[in-house]
Amino acid sequence: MEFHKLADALKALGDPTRLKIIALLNMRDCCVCELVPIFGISQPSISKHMSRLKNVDLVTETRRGQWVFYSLNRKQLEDIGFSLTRLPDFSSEFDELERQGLLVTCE
Amino acid sequence: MEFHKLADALKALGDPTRLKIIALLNMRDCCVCELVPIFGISQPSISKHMSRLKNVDLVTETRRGQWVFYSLNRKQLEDIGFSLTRLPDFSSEFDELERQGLLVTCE
DNA sequence: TACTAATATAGCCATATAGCTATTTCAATA
DNA sequence: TATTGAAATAGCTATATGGCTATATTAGTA
Repeated sequence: MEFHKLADALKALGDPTRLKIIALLNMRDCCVCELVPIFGISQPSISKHMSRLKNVDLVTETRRGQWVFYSLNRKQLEDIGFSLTRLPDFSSEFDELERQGLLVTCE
Repeated sequence: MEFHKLADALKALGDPTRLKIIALLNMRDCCVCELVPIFGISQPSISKHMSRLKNVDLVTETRRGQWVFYSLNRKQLEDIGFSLTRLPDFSSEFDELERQGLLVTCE
């Protein structure tokens, strides 16, 4: 996954409410009106959280009748975990440091 | 990993500067004064980022002479990735919803 | 068509955060 | 001991964020 996408996705996951939403969606699709009583926060707050999760492709939405059901995008969650085990190669940064004589070498 | 620890760790990773620091430490231990020219931000800013990473056990520090070298805690990074594949079971929340007659069931 | 219910959007407020400069702490050394 | 250099801490500012209420939008139904 592209570096900045990964950072954005991790930031989206790094909020207790959103992380718990992800854990709940891992068990069962949910609509906003179910999440409201679970978290005890307002409906617009839940909507905003869903919007952030949607923006980083962690959830998808499907309208069913008057409800919008959100589903976990397991592929994306896996990709995030995988990306953490395959971090980008920034060795050029150290080459640059060396060229500038800024590499610190102890003894 | 405990749920709130996981959220805190993800939040720490969800910043482009800190995520890149983690990627750099994955290649080689670094001291603060090496990171300063790489990012082009002030020394105290780098120190603060290291402090946040230390607080969630993603890095450890070792003083070598006048420098403090930071190392990636690979175990913790792996634990985070693994935790994303083993999210906590919140089924009791759905049981509670059902008791309150708030579960939404479409057809 | 009018009404109801679910969700999204707009906009406000308090807090958190990521940057900065100035200063302090701490280890190495002249 | 005095000095130097690396890193940490304190405190400031601007921006982002997570909550809220009010309102708009959209789908289903009387």
